Amino acid sequence: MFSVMDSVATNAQNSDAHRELTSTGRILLGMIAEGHRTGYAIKAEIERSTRHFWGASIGGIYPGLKRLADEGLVAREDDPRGEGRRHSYQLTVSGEAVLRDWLTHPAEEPVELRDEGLLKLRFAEVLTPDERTAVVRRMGIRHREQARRLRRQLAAREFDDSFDRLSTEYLLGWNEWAEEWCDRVLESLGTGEPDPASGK
Amino acid sequence: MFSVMDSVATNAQNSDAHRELTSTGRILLGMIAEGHRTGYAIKAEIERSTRHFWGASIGGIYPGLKRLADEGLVAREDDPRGEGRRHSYQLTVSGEAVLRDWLTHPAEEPVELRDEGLLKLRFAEVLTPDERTAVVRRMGIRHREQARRLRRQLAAREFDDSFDRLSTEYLLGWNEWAEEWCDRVLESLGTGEPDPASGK
DNA sequence: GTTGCCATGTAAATGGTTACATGATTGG
DNA sequence: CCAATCATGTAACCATTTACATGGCAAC
Repeated sequence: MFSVMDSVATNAQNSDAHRELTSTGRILLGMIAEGHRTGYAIKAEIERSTRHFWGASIGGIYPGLKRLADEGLVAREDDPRGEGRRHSYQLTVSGEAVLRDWLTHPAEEPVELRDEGLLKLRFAEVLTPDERTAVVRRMGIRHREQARRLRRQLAAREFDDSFDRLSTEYLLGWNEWAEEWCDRVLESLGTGEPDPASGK
Repeated sequence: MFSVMDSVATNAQNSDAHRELTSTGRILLGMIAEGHRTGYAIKAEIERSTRHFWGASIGGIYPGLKRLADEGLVAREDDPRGEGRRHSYQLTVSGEAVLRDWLTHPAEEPVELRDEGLLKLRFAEVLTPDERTAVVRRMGIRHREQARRLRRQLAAREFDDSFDRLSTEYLLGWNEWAEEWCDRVLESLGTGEPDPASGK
């Protein structure tokens, strides 16, 4: 956690600097703040933890790290492992300020679910009744499988901090809710009225 | 007036042709199948309907439409409005096949929530207890406001079809669930154990 | 006669992914 | 010694966004 002094300095700055960050930049800053020190480690952490609500690929991480270093938000240190090169990153004071700035400002970007299954559901009208049912069934199955994976992960206790765990619990809860939602829709599609909402 | 080369791509029925589509291409195909005939109308429909789970911007729609026409998946017809040019699109037989192909194949792309609030929650550990609470509170407020908007839309608007309505109902349900989830988290942050993992 | 909506498009820039390329260390 | 993993980076490509540019039509 940051000190009170940092907080005061940030308020004094009154800054919108976080708007210049790309989403990859934000994740990088957060991950470095948590203590993940190399590009490789950050990539692994993203795969373990944030992939389901925001991903980043390795080809974007190294240039992203370089950019943050050029902007003075992170400090890069050579940290060779034997003969193998390795760089260790940590936040600078201004990097901490920008991260805090982002975290404490209200979100502006609209949420985009990016759920292909939901997009298919949106267009399911063009399909036959059987195919429509299959779209919903598959959507439910995906959520069930995802929920199972997340439950396992939560049981294994592999978490850096309580908010890491909390965001995974959110993911699990959402998948469980969605699975039930799909079940309910399947019932209403199966029984009697195949077209519940339209008055056709 | 319709240049339709169906015979070639009708082969593509049992194929993976839908994988060559971009996500914008998929939405375009779906929208045209529903009867939205101009780029402008499709844009408006995306804003009204799919924006929250998959967006597309006007600068990508016209080139996308052109590309689909070049690939023979849609047929373009001149449909002038007085002196003003206008193009009307409809699916070709192969366009229908590719759309159906996509809709009936299991989803491969992983879901990415793209929820900035959730990303902030993930990194909230670096903040003070008060600021952490504020992150969750703001997240809940956003979901509440979104739910209110969607409720209004469901009450007031005409929907093209029942799956249009259904996907909006999904969105509403998710927002309601998330709002409640945030409320529960706020309670657990407020009372007793603000931070079970670190020795606060 | 001007505002606002309908309508279409292009160009530049951004941001990201995939594939390529390299090489060291660790463990079986 | 071989495979997996750790580790870093670049280059080509791609999709998408933003800004620009144009113009007709309708209504007030």
